Amino acid sequence: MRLLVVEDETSIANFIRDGLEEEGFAVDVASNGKKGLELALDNIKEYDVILLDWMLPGLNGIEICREIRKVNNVVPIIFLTAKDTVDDAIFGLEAGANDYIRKPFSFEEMLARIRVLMRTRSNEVVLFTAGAIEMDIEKHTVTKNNTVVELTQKEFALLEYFLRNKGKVCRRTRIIEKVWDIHYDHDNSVIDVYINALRKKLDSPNEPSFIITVRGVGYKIEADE
Amino acid sequence: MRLLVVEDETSIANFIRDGLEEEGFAVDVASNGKKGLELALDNIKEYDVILLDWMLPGLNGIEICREIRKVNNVVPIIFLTAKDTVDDAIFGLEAGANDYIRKPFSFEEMLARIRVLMRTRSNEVVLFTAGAIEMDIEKHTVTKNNTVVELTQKEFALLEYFLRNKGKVCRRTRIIEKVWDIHYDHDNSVIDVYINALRKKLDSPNEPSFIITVRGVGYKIEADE
DNA sequence: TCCATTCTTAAGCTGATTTTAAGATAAGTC
DNA sequence: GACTTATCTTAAAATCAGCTTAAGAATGGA
Repeated sequence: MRLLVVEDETSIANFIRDGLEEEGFAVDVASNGKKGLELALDNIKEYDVILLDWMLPGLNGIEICREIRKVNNVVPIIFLTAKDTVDDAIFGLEAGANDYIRKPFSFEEMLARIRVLMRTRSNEVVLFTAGAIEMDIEKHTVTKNNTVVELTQKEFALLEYFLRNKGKVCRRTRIIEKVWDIHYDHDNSVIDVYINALRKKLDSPNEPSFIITVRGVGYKIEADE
Repeated sequence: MRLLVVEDETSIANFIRDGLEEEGFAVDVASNGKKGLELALDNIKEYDVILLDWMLPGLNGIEICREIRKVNNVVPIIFLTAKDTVDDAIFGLEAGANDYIRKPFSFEEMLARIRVLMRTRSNEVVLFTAGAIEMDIEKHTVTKNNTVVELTQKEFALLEYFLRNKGKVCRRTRIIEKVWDIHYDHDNSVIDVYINALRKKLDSPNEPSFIITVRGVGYKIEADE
């Protein structure tokens, strides 16, 4: 189990690292936002949990969180916030964080929260399918009838969102929140363009699209029988 | 989505219930530990999230949590704790809770946390039924005798409103408010058109309509026996 | 820096949905 | 039964959501 801690105050960072190492975790520490993001992006597959300080010199926590979520939206992210900044915390959760801890926090509390998130993670699916289409999260590839189809980042993210929600309608507002990270915005016409791209790349000619339009609501992929 | 709130302070309980109902959740409230546990155990499959006050007359929150976890360890449980009782909170997490919220909390914060937990769960279906008609909210489909019936957005919204209020009379003014979001308007003849459309699509020939006209008031769907 | 790729914005187009409107029908009242 | 009023039904008009392109902006390598 490997954790990344992004925290500029050395004393806190050390306190966390020592404690977690005693508990048997491998811990990387980044002392500013830039380094933190670099570490996170370079080793995104390695980390089981990321602890992010909210107030950081340079890049702040929320920006880092957003950047990480663009690339990977499963690794659990926990915010460390100064107390009484509840609004910030909500902001953090909306930015894709899974939890937050208010400072000052007890080590025990933090550990408990880390364990809760690891629990939910361990049954992570890494292979999604829909008909002839297959997505491998770890390899970051998509195939159709076992032939690789090249997708851009956004195309991949959108398709991943659909596959994770196979059988359910994906509402436009949710899509724009989850895939584009845009909140409280009513113009979501970008989605159309990407739907179009996915269909062009993945549909079979003379057949209905594998992405079903649910007018006025969003889109969905039919669950297999 | 159905939530159970176990909270003895009526003002807090009402605040939570009203807010969550506005967000479209169904909410059950228990005002003491014993009732709370009964409700939880009797309807364990029904609840999508359980909110548990820590300090309760009779059974306290942690005992309830343990009992619930003996029977079911997926339903997300959130503790409500008085502030500065961090140790208790850890205790709660160890007893099987998934999260805790410190009082006083903002409604937004609570909502955000509830949503985070629902995200990780969301494998159960939300179904509304009336006779042979079935509505699946997540799939956004309506079936009659297991055959899919295509509905437009407004038709769907109207039917959803009826099904959510099965057995109760739905007044025209309420309908226009809830489904069309039109307030203080006295022309609500659009409803007629949509009632007609729903009947055409969902009624069986030579049988009374499943939408009953209550002249001068509105419409209703009969509750199943 | 320049080039190539990807992402976003914008706009016209199309077909479906929603609303309006108006005559027909049914229910309730005197 | 005649009158009034609410609801039903239909069809046409208005609006809107989604599709498709293309072009400009941003990003990331060479």
